[in-house]
Amino acid sequence: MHESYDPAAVEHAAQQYWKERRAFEVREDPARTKFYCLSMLPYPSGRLHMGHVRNYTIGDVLARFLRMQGHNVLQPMGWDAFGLPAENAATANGVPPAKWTRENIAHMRAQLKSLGFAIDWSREIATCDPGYYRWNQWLFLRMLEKGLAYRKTGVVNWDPVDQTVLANEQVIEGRGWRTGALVEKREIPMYYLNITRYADELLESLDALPGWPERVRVMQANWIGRSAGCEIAFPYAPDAAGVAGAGGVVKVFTTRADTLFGATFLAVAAEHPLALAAARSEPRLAAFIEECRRGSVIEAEVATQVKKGMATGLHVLHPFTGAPLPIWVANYVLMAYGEGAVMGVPAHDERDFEFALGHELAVTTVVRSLSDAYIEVRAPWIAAYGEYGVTVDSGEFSGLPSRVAMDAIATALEQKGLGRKRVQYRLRDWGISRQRYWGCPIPIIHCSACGVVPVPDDQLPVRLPEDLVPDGSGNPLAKSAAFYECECPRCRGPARRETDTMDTFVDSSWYFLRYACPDAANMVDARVDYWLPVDQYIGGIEHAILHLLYARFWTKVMRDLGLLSFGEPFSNLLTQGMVLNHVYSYQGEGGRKRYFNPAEVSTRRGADGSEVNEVVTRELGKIRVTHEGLGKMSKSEGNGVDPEGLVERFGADTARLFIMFASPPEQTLEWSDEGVQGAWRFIRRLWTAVYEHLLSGTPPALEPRSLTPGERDLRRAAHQALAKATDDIGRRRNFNTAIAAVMELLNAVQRFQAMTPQGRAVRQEALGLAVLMLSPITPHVCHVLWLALGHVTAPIDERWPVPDSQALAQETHAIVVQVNGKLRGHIHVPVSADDAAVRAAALADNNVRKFVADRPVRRVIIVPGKLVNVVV
RNA sequence: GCCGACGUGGUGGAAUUGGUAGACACACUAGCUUGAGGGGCUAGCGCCGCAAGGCGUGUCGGUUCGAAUCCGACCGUCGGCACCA
Repeated sequence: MHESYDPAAVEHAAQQYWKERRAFEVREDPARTKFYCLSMLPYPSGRLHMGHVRNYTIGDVLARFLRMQGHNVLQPMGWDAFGLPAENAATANGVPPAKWTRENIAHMRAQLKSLGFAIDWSREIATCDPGYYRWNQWLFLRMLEKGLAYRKTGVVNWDPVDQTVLANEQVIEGRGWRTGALVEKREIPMYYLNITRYADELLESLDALPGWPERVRVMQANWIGRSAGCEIAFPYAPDAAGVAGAGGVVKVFTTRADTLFGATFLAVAAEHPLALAAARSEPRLAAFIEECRRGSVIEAEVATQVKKGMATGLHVLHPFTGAPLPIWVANYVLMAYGEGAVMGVPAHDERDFEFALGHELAVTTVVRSLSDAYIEVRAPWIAAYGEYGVTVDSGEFSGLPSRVAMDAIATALEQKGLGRKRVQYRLRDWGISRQRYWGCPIPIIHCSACGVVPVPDDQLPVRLPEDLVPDGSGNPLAKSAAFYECECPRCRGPARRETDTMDTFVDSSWYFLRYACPDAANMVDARVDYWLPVDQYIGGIEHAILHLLYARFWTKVMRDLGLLSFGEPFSNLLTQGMVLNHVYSYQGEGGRKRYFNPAEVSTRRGADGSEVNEVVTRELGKIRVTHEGLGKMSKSEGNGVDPEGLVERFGADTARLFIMFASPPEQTLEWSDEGVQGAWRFIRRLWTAVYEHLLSGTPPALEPRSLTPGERDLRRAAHQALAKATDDIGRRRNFNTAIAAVMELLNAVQRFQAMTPQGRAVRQEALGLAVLMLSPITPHVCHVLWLALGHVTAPIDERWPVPDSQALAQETHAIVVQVNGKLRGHIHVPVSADDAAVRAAALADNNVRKFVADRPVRRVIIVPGKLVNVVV
């Protein structure tokens, strides 16, 4: 063992050891309990970022810890290799996406290996490989057969200049990112997966996932958004019948049927058939609908825009009173939700209220609060009353509690044939068609004679050509005759292949199954039954809804097709927080804002004590930059930290230790160069401690019965640290406090001076435990140190130690004494002392007597082993 | 706008079941050691106060013997919102 710590040499030695033994390649072994430890697969963007390092370090610590606890641990890795960035890079550089993607994979794989993750690389998957995506196509065809996949029109962002569909990300403030043209909505035919058929099960089985964070389950439940309510049909008034045909109705969905008598208007979406019908004879309305058609489809923008509307001049009739209600077209009504129309009840709905105020529509109160502090909603109106109460001015339904009124009105509507109780979900079916090149082709053929024809199974996979280079306008597949020209499988006539590809969320909805059997002849095989479900899934909180919901849905579909025996893919979920860094910018006069990496910024205190941040630049010399606070590490804000440089300077162990120590995994992590230094310093301190310990030679065997009090104290500290680290990693997943416990132990070892044979034996044990406890976190240096301490088995093959209860035992312990809840002293009592003895000792304490003085003691509260509170 | 989370020293964070607020680090200060480049060691370090003591977990209020923790209102920051992954 060298005197000084050389991370490059240490990491090479450890990685070589694991590689030679293929230490992390695993097989199904029914005799051992399996543990499937899965981190979300990365998009191969080119280089690892710190978010990846954090994600995979968390997974690796758990994988190594559980392996040491005797589990058969699978930790695989793969690549979410289809997607938009590859096309953008291709357009910019003229390189085919396939080449760019595969080069990125090669580089990032090497980066992952340099970090020493215990991955079974023999199971690696890339979703852009035909051997993988053919099963996307295969399952899509099965879903088509079951009616779970279907074709209908959907709305997309359309760039009128490039004649291209834009992703939401490509819409910047309502304009196309490349052309700057105002984005329009456009309806095109697309394929949808019928996820709403599973809405109830997706919602209910959230309760069967106790290993998921509460917040994720709540977010998913709200996303699915089950609401029980009532569908109400408003018959056309003669004017509407004249335009749209006699006998028609406008259907709405509401969860507040009890407010039906407060409806003063009807609002329909701009795309609603009645709006379109009315617009045919009304140019101003047509212009308004055209205006609504501009703008993006992004819901956050729709929800925050000014509520605009225009009257159609047409009316519907109230189902009970027969009163005519005006029909408005409103931009806040979504065609995709419910019936694309809502009844406007300004007195009892916030959005309707706002709309009514802006357009001078009537407000009619029909619900009163049951409480005394009842305020009637009336002019000048302040706000809508959205709570439940009791109905008023509602004809035969007046005077009923809201819930009773809902039932009564729904029943009455049903008898009239103008409504029914119904459940509505916020969740919409999953549109998977993308008008893009770098994705999995949808296996469909369009034939002028036979119509839409699925590609037969024996023609799968429909291979994506890998040599095309997109130019930014439209989908190159649609311009490639070699791809789209084909023969109709039914009539053998000339036909056109579908050129849309699948949403990349399809790729990531089942990859975790394929890791179990990467070479299976079918989509999955029996090995899935051994490894799945995933025991621990780890990934960014930003995936809390979409990816996780789609993967759950896909799993249930496969189960119902008889391919799987379980319905939930991930038993335990850990959602890691993001990695943030400081953002510094400089804005010269009239110039563009320029960002500087925090590593370039030097900070000092100005004359007034405020923070002064400066950067030395080539062109401008020393300039003052603005600290904008913390932001996600990103290219655009120039605040990224490259893991590769970090590993070169400090080694993988320092990077891993800092990331795990800086904050608990679910919280955001703030980057700190000083923190990295601290991690580096700690590893060197550990190294030196082991080195100096070994200078005195091999200690004798430990004899626990013949230790001095000081030796017993160190031994207790070591086993307490072990107990804490075991619980923190194994149960709480709080790695930062586990590391703190080992740091405390090392501090105790360094304070411990005894060089007696038993003193050295205790130190040998304490250092050994520290090294084993850290070995999942900093595996390389611990591998070398453990062997240096004289052990023959590598840490990865050691069993995680169990705290010795003898070592933990104490004769006395300290108890806190409070007077009226304020800390006034400590007492030391035997562990065996009963409450009466503890009480007596507390009251006898000098400081306690001083604060009690001559006041009578009203109560004494004793928390065994912890605290005494004297109430006077 | 809607849904979810978070807010504790100069900084990252700890306090696991309502029971000692600030573990462990970073930064800083002083001293020692000099191998003066991101070296090592020791001590101090929430705020006010000479002290006794008082105050203190975003703000205001509540429950409790006892609240960072539970409840209500408010303020601020962050994540998601269906075609970024």
